[in-house]
Amino acid sequence: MLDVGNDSREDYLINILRLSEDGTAVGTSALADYMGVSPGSVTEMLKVLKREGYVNYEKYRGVSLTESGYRIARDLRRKHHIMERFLTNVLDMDKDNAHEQAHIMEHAISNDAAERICRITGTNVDPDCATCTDPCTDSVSPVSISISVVEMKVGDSGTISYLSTEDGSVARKLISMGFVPGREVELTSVVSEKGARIIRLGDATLALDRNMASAIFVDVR
Amino acid sequence: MLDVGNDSREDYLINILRLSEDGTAVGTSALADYMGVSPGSVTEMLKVLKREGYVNYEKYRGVSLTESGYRIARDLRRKHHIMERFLTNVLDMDKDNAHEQAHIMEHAISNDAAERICRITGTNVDPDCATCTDPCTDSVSPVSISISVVEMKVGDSGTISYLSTEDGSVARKLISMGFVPGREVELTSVVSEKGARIIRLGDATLALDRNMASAIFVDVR
DNA sequence: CAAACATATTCGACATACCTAAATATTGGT
DNA sequence: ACCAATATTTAGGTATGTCGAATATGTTTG
Repeated sequence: MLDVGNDSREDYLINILRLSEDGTAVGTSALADYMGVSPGSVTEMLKVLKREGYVNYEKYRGVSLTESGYRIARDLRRKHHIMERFLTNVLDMDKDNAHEQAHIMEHAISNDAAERICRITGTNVDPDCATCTDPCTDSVSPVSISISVVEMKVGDSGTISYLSTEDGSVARKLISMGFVPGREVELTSVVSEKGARIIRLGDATLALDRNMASAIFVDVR
Repeated sequence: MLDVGNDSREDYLINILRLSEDGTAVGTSALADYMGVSPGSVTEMLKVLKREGYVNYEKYRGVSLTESGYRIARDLRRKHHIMERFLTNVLDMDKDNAHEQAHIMEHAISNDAAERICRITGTNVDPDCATCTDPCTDSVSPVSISISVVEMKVGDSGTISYLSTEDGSVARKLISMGFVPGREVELTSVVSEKGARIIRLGDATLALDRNMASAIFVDVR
């Protein structure tokens, strides 16, 4: 990570990411326009960023992020989303304030702290934020009144709102079985408190062990 | 408030506050030592801070905070405490990381956002700021008429004003279930005095054991 | 009261991180 | 092979914050 106090460098990286979402190299003027600075400033900064290994840059050839630059930009974008989500959903700030705050805080908060916040706001299973574009709405599941399947009572039904687990393989397995946000589920029976949950998913009925079941969060009706 | 990017100025103010807790003016060298900079740098900065109205400063006579400087320093200190508490109690970070993060974030977060975080961290978790590196007397939230869910009568409803618990995991669980300040709750029934509370949270109805329920404070209508 | 000592200030210089505007260079298309 | 678009270089500016050394002031004490 860049040191504190390098907000401007970080802004360059995140904006290069935004403009190169389609994989093409970004032109100096496009970036200058986008950021509201002169092309000369951009060239200067690109030389610095190249020297520090964050971008691939050949003069007159445009710029793209290196692996390490991409990592930083992606983390920033993700932190922005997480903070925005947290500020609006948990702290109940209005959208404009939240966006502004998130923009400042994305540069200040550590990845670790952001991930912890993400976890308490209700995470999804998209660590790379691959689906995110800029309207900042899609990296984190909304905090809602979701409860885990293990907290549901027999007979309860609702809509899956997100999957939350430390273990990616659990999430993948669940997804492959059809447990994805938006699907209807009903808890039809519980073998025992520590045992399996019998769950109706659409037309199918499936048994999940407690661990798997605990990763599914549902908006109960 | 100072603009973003004035971390150093803000650090001066907070350190002047620390060194003048007893009301006496602070000497240039003392401040320089404390901050690890040269006396010359301090003098320079004091002139700036004076020009901007944040300190009373007469050359060779030491420095003290003006009303507006005090306000900023006090807010920063409070934000530091709130963040530190939030990072350790709610996010479960270790003390050292939390302190470091808090130091960075105190400059980035708005007063408003900090107050909102304070509300979800709880007011009486740590009244004398045991986790804080410097003592503070003003870190406790304003008193409100909030009562704990266990003190509510069946049928009462209101708005969650804050969560208060010694146990960070309880707060985390509550937050992830959607119990965050601002949400509407209604106590629909009580299993027994020592037993669970059945609570309506928005559209959902959830059972919480007495311990969890006792951590939720509500402004009852 | 006047040295001597502690403390504080000024000064010149430097580093970094930005930025601009205008002169110059390169590229790629027709 | 030229031209227009695009990019780079150059020269310079502002702001923040730092240091070290020379200088000035305040304070103590003989």
